[in-house]
Amino acid sequence: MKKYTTLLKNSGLKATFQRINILRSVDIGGHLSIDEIYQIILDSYPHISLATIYKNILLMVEKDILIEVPISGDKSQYELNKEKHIHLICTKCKNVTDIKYNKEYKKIIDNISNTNGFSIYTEQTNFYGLCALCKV
Amino acid sequence: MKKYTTLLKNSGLKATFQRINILRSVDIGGHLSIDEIYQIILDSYPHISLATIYKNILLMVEKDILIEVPISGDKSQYELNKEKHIHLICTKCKNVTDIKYNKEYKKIIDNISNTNGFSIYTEQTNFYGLCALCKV
DNA sequence: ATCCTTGCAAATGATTTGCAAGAGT
DNA sequence: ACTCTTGCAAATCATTTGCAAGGAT
Repeated sequence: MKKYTTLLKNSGLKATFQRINILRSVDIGGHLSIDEIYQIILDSYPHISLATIYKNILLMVEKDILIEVPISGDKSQYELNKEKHIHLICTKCKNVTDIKYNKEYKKIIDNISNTNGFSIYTEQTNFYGLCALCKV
Repeated sequence: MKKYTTLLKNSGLKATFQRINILRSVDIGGHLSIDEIYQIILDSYPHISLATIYKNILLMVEKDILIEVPISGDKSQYELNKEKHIHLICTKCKNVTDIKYNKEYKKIIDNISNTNGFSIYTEQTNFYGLCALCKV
């Protein structure tokens, strides 16, 4: 997939099979833990090492290609750094859904930034609860 | 301190010296990691075991006495379950500041809950950036 | 050809567990 | 007295590291 290659090269990273596959998994999965990424890549490439996944995820988070989403009571998940959104995390089925920001939300962020002398670099909003399916 | 004792007893937990000290440390410190709590209690009670801290924090999170605040790229911190707030996390000095919710923010939460069939149990909003002191 | 990246295995670090002794009610 | 909790040490699990071989540009 050309787009992952470009993404990597733009950050000065070589486009290896392993890295492209990490990005593809995360892109398709939406939000995945390190172990989930490892299991997915194992299917198509049984030779991959877990250490390689760790090294690359750390590297790509550093390069702002990936975002770490730490989750209360669970392992961190990783997602592509696309447009900002709110996470709805179902505490029962563990599924994570994205909700796009609306204008009011953006306004609140700006507001906090201005009134506290705090320069916001990024933000993460996570709502924990039960999704529509698990509620029944 | 009587208030920690009551808090524990109300959740069916015995008010041990260790638990009361965990609560007191977190109350004073605001947001602390497991290791920070351990170090603080060691001062007044050099006999305490790290395993005891782990067991009790897990237990108190389960009982909703404490809240786990997972932090991107760092260890989780723990805080007392008081009123909800937004965290401003300085990525340089690692300091965490609380901001009280305003009405607009509450409205947004309700709104999302209603429009997505998602029952929000709790939410965590973390803004990462540079605090006023580190900005200079 | 060069430098970066991988895979392995070992090292480290964090968290959990089992159990006998001790503390809270 | 009874039961829950603690502290220790060992076990487990997660993450990182060093290094020789292989891959990307």
